Amino acid sequence: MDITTTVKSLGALAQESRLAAFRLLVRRGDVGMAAGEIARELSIPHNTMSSHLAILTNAGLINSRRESRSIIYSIDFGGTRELLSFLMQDCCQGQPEICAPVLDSVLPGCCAPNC
Amino acid sequence: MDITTTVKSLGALAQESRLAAFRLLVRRGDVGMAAGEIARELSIPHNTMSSHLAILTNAGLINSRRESRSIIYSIDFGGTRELLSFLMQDCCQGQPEICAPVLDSVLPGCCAPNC
DNA sequence: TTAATATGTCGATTATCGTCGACATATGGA
DNA sequence: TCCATATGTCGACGATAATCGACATATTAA
Repeated sequence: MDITTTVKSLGALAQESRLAAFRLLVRRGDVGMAAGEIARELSIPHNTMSSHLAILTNAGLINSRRESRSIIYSIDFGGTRELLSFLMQDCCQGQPEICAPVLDSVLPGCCAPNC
Repeated sequence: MDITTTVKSLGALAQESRLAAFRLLVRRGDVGMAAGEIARELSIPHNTMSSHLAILTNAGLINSRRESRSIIYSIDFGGTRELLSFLMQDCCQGQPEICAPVLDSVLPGCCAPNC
């Protein structure tokens, strides 16, 4: 993952409505959620939400598929993983002092294979 | 860490010059780097860099201290850790499928105490 | 085919951001 | 004190972003 992509992804998440939508989708996993449902849940006009979803998609953080009349958005595991890996590796290789505590706080609730 | 703070931190990193400065500082750790040195290294006018550093500071990602004529900026371990923890925990609790591979890619090069 | 539902696109407005010249402040040395 | 160095602040400009009404497209059912 290069700098330009990272900046784009961070920018996509650096907005309240988009961060909220992203977090909603993380919890839904592959099941996803229809565009209108997301808009209603977050109390945002459907067209505003539409442009936010486009930005998240363009940043590689979410995907979409059509299902009958609805378009279902779901998290893009690959893109999300890449962003987190980039940030974590950047910090870990520079200063383990940052990363170690993060790992500590995450590992207990996570199914990391080698722990 | 609440949503507003997270959005602010992500926004601070969602800009090429600021992300570059942040990465530079991560690698310097507590030693840090003078404002002018950062500006020179990244070929950015000192006043432009100054405002970028102010934004990163305001987001809690870096700190500063005066040393004679220079002002030395260094990474804020606490704030940086909080942001990464928030993002990782959000994803891990929602979908371990995202987090586990990230941990895998980070653990080998990192001194996580419990691994 | 007509209507209802679901979503996306366009265009205009307002707000915020990035940049940089000019000036202000702080520090240390001659 | 006077000057050079280091950094920050202010103000203005152009660029980009967020929002939302109005319209366009796609899908399904009657």
